[in-house]
Amino acid sequence: MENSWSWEQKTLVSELIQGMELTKQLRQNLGAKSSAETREFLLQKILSSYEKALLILKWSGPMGQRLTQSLTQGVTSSLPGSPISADESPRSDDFDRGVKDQHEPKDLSKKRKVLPRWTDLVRVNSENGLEGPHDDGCSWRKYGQKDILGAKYPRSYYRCTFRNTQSCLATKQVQRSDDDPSVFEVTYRGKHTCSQGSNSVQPPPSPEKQEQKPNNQNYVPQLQYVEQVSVNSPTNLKVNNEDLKHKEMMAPPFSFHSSTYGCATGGDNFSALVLENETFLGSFSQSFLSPATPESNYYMTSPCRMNNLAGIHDVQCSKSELTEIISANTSATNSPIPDLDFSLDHVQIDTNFPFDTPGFFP
DNA sequence: TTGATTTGACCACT
DNA sequence: AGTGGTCAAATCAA
Repeated sequence: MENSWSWEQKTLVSELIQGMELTKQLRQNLGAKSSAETREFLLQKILSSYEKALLILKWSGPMGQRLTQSLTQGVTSSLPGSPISADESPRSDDFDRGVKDQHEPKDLSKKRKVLPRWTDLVRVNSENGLEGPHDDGCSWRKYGQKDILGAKYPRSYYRCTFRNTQSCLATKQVQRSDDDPSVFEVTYRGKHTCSQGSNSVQPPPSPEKQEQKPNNQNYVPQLQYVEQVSVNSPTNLKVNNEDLKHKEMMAPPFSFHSSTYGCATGGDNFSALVLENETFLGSFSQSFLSPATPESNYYMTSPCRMNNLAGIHDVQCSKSELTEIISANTSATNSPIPDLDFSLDHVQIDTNFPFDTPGFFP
């Protein structure tokens, strides 16, 4: 936790405050001649805010509180699916295993690696033969390929070329999407420790090689989050909401300026997700979206947030790594990432409310 | 010749 | 027992 409040706490407070503000608005509307739709809209937003706050409370709990448990119980009933379970890649259980492995190292000679598994998942759209701006800054060597049950396409396994020379244990898996063969799902595992982790530039592979060596731009060394990147979109940070709709439903649609809501390191713009489905955003706070740019529908979130969404607490969230992520993700295009500044300054805080009371937060 | 890829087999995990 | 992840020998390519 940095400063006095963690990201979760700040977000939780903002959600509660927002709920309060919306309630005030609703009260005013009740006295005025507002339409039933307006009231219903406000009511929906209030419920959404409190629902998100409850989710945060759950996610902010002890490590043992698995996201999957949260997702299948109580307040999440209206949010089907999970950013974790909705995807076939290992995540929270991997994380648990990784933590366990860290504390209980087993036979290192065994095939199943004992390195912590911080799973990242990046989807790269390589349509039109574009070489995905998928520079993760490290050279990869393929060490295996496997047909996966229920998947049309085999999964390829890569490890860092410098695995032996620099003991870089980073690995990644690449699998072509069943739904959209032009989309590759890249799951990163482990942390890059090689010196070239963020510097090397690989020559663009042939389109066919793209599957085997998805190239460039998505260096996500250890943070676990689910992200979908379309290389061809105006911004490479565009989210194909079709595939993520279930996941996104679980992702509280917060957007904020990272200086206010960034992860523990703060100060950097971490990543941006661009949603195409406006209806999805409709239920979100207007505080998070600029009404002046309805077609944009940008919202930003922090990988740390995604960490939590993926059932992982911000265990490893160094500033340098996050900076790398952002620089990698934003270097392909000069697409401006709207600065959706959302801060507590925008809302009134009842100074009497003991947010900082010990025990208020779990 | 050297490094990368392929692929069958082994092993861990559930 | 089924599945996924990794190993390592064989093969390929520069």
